[in-house]
Amino acid sequence: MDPELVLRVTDAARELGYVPDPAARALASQRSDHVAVLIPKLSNALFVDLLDAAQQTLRAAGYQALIGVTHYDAAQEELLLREQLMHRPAGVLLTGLDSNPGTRALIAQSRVPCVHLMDLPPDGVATSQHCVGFRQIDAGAAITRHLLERGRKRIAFAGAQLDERVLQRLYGWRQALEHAGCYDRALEWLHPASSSLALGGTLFRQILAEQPSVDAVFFCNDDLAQGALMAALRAGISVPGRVAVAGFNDLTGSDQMMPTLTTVRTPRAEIGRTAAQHLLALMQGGNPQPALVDLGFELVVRESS
Amino acid sequence: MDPELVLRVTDAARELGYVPDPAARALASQRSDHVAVLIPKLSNALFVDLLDAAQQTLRAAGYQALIGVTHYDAAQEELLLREQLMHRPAGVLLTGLDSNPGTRALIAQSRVPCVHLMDLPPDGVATSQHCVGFRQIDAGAAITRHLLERGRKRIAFAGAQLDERVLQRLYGWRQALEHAGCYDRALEWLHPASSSLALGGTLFRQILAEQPSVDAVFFCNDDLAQGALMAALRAGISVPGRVAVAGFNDLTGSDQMMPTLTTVRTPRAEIGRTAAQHLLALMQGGNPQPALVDLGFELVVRESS
DNA sequence: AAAACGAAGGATAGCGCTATCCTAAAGGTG
DNA sequence: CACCTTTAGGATAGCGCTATCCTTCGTTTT
Repeated sequence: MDPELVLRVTDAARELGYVPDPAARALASQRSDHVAVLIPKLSNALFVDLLDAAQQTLRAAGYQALIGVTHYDAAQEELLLREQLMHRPAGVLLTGLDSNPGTRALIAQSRVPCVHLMDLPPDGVATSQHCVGFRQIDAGAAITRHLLERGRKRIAFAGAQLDERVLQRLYGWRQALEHAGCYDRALEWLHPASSSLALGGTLFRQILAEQPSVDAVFFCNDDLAQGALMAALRAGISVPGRVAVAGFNDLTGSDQMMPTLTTVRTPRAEIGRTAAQHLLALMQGGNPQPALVDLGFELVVRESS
Repeated sequence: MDPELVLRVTDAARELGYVPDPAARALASQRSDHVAVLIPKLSNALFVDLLDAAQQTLRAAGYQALIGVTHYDAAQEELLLREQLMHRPAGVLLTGLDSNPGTRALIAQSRVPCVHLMDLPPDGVATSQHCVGFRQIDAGAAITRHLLERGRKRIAFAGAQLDERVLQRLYGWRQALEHAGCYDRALEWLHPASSSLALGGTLFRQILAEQPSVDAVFFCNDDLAQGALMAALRAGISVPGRVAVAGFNDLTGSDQMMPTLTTVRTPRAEIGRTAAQHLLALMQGGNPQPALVDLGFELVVRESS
């Protein structure tokens, strides 16, 4: 192309105030500048951080994020994806990789590039999926080992929501306890409701009441753990004197609690950003390697353990 | 139209798996099923609740929300709006009504229906804008009066971010204090940084150190107030004994604090939903009245005052 | 020097709808 | 009963791009 000609056209375009019409472009080229981003909940800061980072990265590259909220419902996820695919998005960002067969089929049929967020498939499982996240099971095991190293023997696991990621953390906890010979089924406290500070407090009181031997509780996320710390304060239960408390995600406020909360810092903003970059590469026809990006996690030891 | 013919066509469409192409529709009709939703931050639960409710309502009506994050920056807001208008959205949802002239001009020129969220223009100011929210100034005054009624005389105002809504709350506080003859410039603590628990703690310590006569602090939002409560616990300052604390918004966790936090519950989900419904009516060519919808607020008195 | 090749730029046929125009039939009126 | 009015349904011209094809011209090869 003649660079001088290019310049003349560009100038004329600016002068006339020309802006390309995305609709016409989408119609003619059969693809749009939209990227579907499906997350389970908007009420969980974790996913909002993911969305925020992804959205920002995509926008910088000229793409528009279309949010879809699945409410942890596979059927809803499939329906949302179907609706979004109608818009012929250039790519899809999907939270988790436990999608049901319908969702998987939709993505395969549509041939739209897709990157999964947060989770990685178990070691040794071959997959062609692109994933950016970390090993929830390892993180669960790591924080449990930390509690064991602090001399705790009766470490309870308190989980809510029970999505695949929470279960992976549960398996990590179980694995670490079994390895130390401390596993006891009675230490598992699972609740199907959504996480909240209030539920954390309730679970905490319940665990200590029914299993007085418990000397540590690993909550599957910081919301629950923060609620437990507040409940402990209110009930005059010493943390970590009487019982240690650990959370997960290192959400806002966990470093402000009394005592400050031991937790696992998860690189969610980085996951959102990296996944978006990965998707951008895929959308440009590349095949970024590795397909599985492990961004790891960081144990944050504070006063509560 | 012949209802039997309609049925035959509908059936055939389903059988063939026909789905209309939004891009073609947008190209031909010069309008899309997109709605631009501009909010200042995704890291503030307030705006996420707004977005969540609006998004859900719009989706139910067949519209897709396009998020834009302005980061409290008027220039960024204008740029985002310009980009979004390129997509010929069917409507726009805008947080606040303090838009700069450029933004206002863009909306006027594009003739796209727009509803403003959260704020209402001051009483007596004529406007053709559609707004769904409540009077921040009244809410600020209401909680200040509550503290006065509790016998507090030296009530400080601690604000961060300092966007228009925070300033309105400040004016409300000022108004109530002046009316009671308790206003003192030294009670105003404004900080331009974003709100966070940590900043709340810092401001709290600073206020008590520099103005020991202060017997109550009204924080411009619950993030700051929660941080203050944690700082008080840590420093062994009795709340409300030594000093009362009040927040704003009634965010998650405020009812779990120690002591529980007195605050103002703002109907943000309802605002998001109502504004979306209002916009839907506008997009269908209607002119819903009243143009200004005041959804009010609720004083939530808890232990901290 | 002729043939073969490659690149650059111009012309144009859709992409899948909506809006509009037109015809034909139905309904109402003096 | 002929007239005008109303309405339903069919035909078609774009909407503003992209992709493709085709021409033309410059470059390399035999």
